[in-house]
Amino acid sequence: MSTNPKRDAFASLARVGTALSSPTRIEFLELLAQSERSVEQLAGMTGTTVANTSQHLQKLRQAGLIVGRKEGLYVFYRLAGDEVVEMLSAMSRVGEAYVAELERIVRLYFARKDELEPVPAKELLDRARKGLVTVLDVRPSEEYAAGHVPGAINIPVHELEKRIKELPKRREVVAYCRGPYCLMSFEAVEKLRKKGWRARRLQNGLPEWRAAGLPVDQAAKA
Amino acid sequence: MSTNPKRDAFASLARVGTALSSPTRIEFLELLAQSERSVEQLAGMTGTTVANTSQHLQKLRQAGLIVGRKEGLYVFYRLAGDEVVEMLSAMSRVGEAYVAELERIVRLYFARKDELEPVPAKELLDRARKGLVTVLDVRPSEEYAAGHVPGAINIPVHELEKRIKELPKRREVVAYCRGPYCLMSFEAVEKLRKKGWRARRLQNGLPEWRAAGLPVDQAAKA
DNA sequence: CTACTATTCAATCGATCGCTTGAATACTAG
DNA sequence: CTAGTATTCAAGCGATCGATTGAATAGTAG
Repeated sequence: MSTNPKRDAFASLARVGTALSSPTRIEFLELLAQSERSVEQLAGMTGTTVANTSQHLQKLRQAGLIVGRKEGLYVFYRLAGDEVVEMLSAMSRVGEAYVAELERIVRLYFARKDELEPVPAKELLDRARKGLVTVLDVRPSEEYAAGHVPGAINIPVHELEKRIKELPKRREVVAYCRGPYCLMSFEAVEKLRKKGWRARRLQNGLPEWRAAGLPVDQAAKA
Repeated sequence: MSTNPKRDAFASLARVGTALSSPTRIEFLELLAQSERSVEQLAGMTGTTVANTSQHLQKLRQAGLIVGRKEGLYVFYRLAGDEVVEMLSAMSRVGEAYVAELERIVRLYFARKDELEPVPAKELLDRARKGLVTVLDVRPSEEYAAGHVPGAINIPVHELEKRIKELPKRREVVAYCRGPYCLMSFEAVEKLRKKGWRARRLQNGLPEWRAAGLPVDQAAKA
């Protein structure tokens, strides 16, 4: 702690920046934005070793971005709050606007963002309330259980083909998943359209929806 | 470039995070959010060597956060866009909410934030338009010249004592400076109150004002 | 208690970071 | 052209980072 409060404040902010300086940690944050997870689960989902995962999680915790909760043998981590999602969104906006490489990746793989006519969150909320669309959550069921758009149906993307009949064909389907860099809803919309459904994507995923203050439903606890 | 677009996107975002992982670079960003500056100016203002400053600026440029413009011998850097200011604000919100140390610093040095009854930007705009307040910009004059709240008077904080007479005493004064971690407007409000003025602070500084889309005036170019 | 499991700790290694130093580059002034 | 200035480049240093490995620390189940 120096005698210069501005410097001290910037040093603290830089610690937050350091936490965001690793792709692996950003991936953990994206996952934790969906639902809380144990160290082992995160390790399995990202293909990193458990010890390494634990170290990353501790960096995130020290930076204040996540908090842990111990339950029996397991430690479940979750995001410290919605501000973290907003910060990641702000980073994405900067990146997509000014980082040539990211802009290229988005254009190549996520260009369909525009092509698939993404639905803004507020618009989806209105249309869903009026019963004009079927909202489809294509994330794994634990993530759906931890929070989803009210009235959304959960069909994980890999089960979509065999369960596609559960979706009424006359209404338009709006699919969503984890966020702007998650491909699951792109896949889902493609499959649906190929089978003759009218389908679009929600722009962004559930974490951004929640951070925007829109309503979220949760499965009752067991 | 891997075969996994999500990983690639996160790698790009991590580069942005890396750029934000140094207190010195954050300080440069705060300065560049006020007005464009040459390498030498930035070095002088922060007390770092020129070569070191140049290196930091190049990291920021590679991360897409700033852009340079060469004019004669000088290279003037500026922020790439307002999204960068929004990202820093988002980081600050996270830090102040969840980083104990930052929260402590803010409480210690900036606690007067609340005590000095900060004025929200929209409210200031309304009241200024109605002629109810005098808006005071206490930043250096180059920064004022590069952009300021319409109608604001510029008295750099170190000149305030001798020029305080320029401010009408019957109207309330609202002072602002560089941003949430800049102490100049705190100092100004204290001095004004001590001399009998009614004075408050604008919450945040000019960069945040501009990023919020509020009107900004500029001095005519020479 | 023992056996087992999830997580963390500790030591290590190569890579990168922040900074310094000194030289190279680019541009202006004369 | 030469002299001078702003900026960048390049090499070197200690410190930190990301990852691996293996052991230590909880906590559960029997």
